[in-house]
Amino acid sequence: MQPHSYTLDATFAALADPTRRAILARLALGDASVTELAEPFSMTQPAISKHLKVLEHAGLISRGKDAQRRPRRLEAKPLADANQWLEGYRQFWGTSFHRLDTLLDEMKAQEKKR
Amino acid sequence: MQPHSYTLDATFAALADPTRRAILARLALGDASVTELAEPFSMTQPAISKHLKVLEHAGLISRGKDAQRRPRRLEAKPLADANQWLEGYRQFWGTSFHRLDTLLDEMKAQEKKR
DNA sequence: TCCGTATATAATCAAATGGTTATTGAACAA
DNA sequence: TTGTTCAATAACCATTTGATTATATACGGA
Repeated sequence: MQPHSYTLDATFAALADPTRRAILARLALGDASVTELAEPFSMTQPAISKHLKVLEHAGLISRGKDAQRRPRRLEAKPLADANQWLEGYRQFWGTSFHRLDTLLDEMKAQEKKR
Repeated sequence: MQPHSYTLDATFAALADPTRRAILARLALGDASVTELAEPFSMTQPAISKHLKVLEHAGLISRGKDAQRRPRRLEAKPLADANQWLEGYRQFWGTSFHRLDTLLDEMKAQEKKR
């Protein structure tokens, strides 16, 4: 099933802000509390909470529970949906080589691990 | 070189609107004039022109010249940049199989062509 | 119970967004 | 030159967005 437009709207809108992309990048390294997420920015905690709400509304993060903390976790499903939408345009930037390259890089990386 | 944040902002913001995504989908089929692009929508021509300005600002389309017409053309480079940004998160939705699948599908398609 | 820490919510505000109508401008055709 | 068509621009408006400060709520510790 194709992801429906509604979610894509929210996803792309969420991704359009550099603060929110930075938050996602941070969460890619592991779950983090609001305070931790706010730390790198010259912005108040409520501002960050608002950004988190936008990300959560887009399904890009989820909220955990640990004492007073509400650690956020990256949820990549909407990113996969966005990617799937982009797939439809792959032909426009010549794809197969790139994908083969990535694949080979990955195989090399796997090789190294063993 | 990584695409810089400025362009990604504009790209994702442009993609967040369903009208604009529909316009891109239409342009994927071939260049089209403003009037042609406006036709499927219950929206005035100036509204569409505004959307086109947003898309052009993000580098997603370019403007041609044919008599009074100003046909728009899809420019996929920013989509490639967006895709590259997403690449950084592939690991979060389990990637290699999908990529292998796509690759295999493509090989089959090539096969069929011959 | 009372205090401190972590987070959320409310009220407010300026700027950006997405639409409208009305008008202008540019290119062709008669 | 005059009219017609296509597109852009201006002026306007309501809503949304992204930030602020101030306040409330929830939890754990002394």
